[in-house]
Amino acid sequence: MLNFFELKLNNKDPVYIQIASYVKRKILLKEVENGYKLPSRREIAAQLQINPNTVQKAFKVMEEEGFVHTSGNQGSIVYIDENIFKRIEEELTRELVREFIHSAKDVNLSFKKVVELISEYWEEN
Amino acid sequence: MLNFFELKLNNKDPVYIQIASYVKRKILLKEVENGYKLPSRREIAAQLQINPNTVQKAFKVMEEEGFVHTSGNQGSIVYIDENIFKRIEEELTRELVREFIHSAKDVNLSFKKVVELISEYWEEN
DNA sequence: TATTGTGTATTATGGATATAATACACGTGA
DNA sequence: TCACGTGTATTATATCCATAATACACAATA
Repeated sequence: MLNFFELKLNNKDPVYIQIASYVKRKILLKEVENGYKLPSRREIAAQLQINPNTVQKAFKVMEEEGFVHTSGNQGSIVYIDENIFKRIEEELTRELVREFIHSAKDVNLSFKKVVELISEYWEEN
Repeated sequence: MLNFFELKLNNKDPVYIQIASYVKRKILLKEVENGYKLPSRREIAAQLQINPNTVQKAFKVMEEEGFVHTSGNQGSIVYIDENIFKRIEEELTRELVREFIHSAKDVNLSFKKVVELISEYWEEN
């Protein structure tokens, strides 16, 4: 299930990117499956209290990335096959970890120190 | 020592932020210490092949964050005291780890899985 | 049939970022 | 002295992001 009320927007990344990422997370968590019918652009905009044009931009990138299909004015449908799922998984887990490792090494954190820090902060919030 | 040639700019974050972050990393690594004289705005701009105005913007935030002091046209000096060092350390390590944990939890990664992934990718590059 | 909601498109405005081209006052050094 | 590099400031342009206000064709539905 998608519930855009639970999506807390940050002021760092473009909003349309955050929307696409949210849907990807839900796909990875299998809370959204193949054939899922997405709310309309205007509905999502109302829930997030943003402009419909921004939502439309999110749909544009999701269509370009292949996991959302739209035809006519019949709304948009989530499409997932094995390749797309793996690509999303790659982006949301392996890529995330790799970028973190890169940043950690930038400030000379050792593997040991990193695991210590993660252990220390994992439970808080 | 600062060597802006080694700073590879990404196209995600604002350039002036990346410059300030680079100097902070060098401070944290103790490669730059209190009293270090920074290259001129124009010199850094030439090395990074960017506009001097962008470098000036980086100096503005570094001065506002308190670890760079400038007087007249005598160039800029790095200033570090205990508080500033701790603030930089907080930002570049703890904050980094906390944000990573937040993202990992967003996609339901367990502590165990995270440590596994980091172990798997730590050595590569 | 007529209204409503849909996806889509266009135009305009504003802020943030980055570049470009200057300009000016000030110290230093040849 | 005087040219040079310095920090600083200003104006203009361009792109990206987000908003605002419309407009239009189409499908479903009351």
